[in-house]
Amino acid sequence: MNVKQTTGEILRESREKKGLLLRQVAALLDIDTAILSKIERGERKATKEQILKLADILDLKKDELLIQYLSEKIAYDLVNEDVAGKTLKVAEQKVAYLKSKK
Amino acid sequence: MNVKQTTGEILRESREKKGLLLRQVAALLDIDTAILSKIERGERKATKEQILKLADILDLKKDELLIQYLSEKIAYDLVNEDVAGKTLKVAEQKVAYLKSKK
DNA sequence: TTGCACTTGACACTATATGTCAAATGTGGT
DNA sequence: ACCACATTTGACATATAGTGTCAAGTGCAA
Repeated sequence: MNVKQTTGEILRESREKKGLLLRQVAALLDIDTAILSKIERGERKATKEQILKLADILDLKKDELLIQYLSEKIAYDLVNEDVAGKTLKVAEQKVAYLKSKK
Repeated sequence: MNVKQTTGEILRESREKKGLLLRQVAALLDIDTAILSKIERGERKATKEQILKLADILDLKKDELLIQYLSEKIAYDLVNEDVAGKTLKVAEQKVAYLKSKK
């Protein structure tokens, strides 16, 4: 899994590889070109729905792109906490516990 | 670290153990009693600042309470994703990478 | 039945997220 | 240099989520 690349970078690379324009992809997402530009450069966050649509449009694996997107948000929120590492360990345990309860 | 207890439960237990009233603790936090009641029952989220003040007031270790609080938010957001486990693994790597860049 | 702690729900205010639009900037071709 | 078109930028609008107050309601113990 890609750790050193941002979600925006992945999206831009994939779009250019397919020869698509911002305008074209933005139209499929039903948003203004400006937003997609900002998403690719990391100035704005995409929504989860946009990420899933983008995986379709750009022929990326939905799960992998989603993991990139979700983990980036989490990492960004935690990077300035010095308890970040332990927090993620505990979060794993809590997720496992909550899933088992469902 | 405590995985099966919510932050709210920890806060309520600790407050009651010290014999403090909602009213008293809420006053120290400078919020209405209603909010603290909701925080303890999990109906609302505390802010990070409130968590740190509460650790002081209730003689809890700041780091541990913060980890509880942060991991609970993350776990709650991810529990309905079936990529939750992998997401947290990648998030750990991303945090490590981002911290090394800083 | 009164008093006190706590809970509940309606509401208000603020901050953040998400979007549009138009003008500015960059880029490749002629 | 100029043009056409892709992208970027910033001002602004709207929607949603977060944080709070207040007052009335609930429960319990003296």
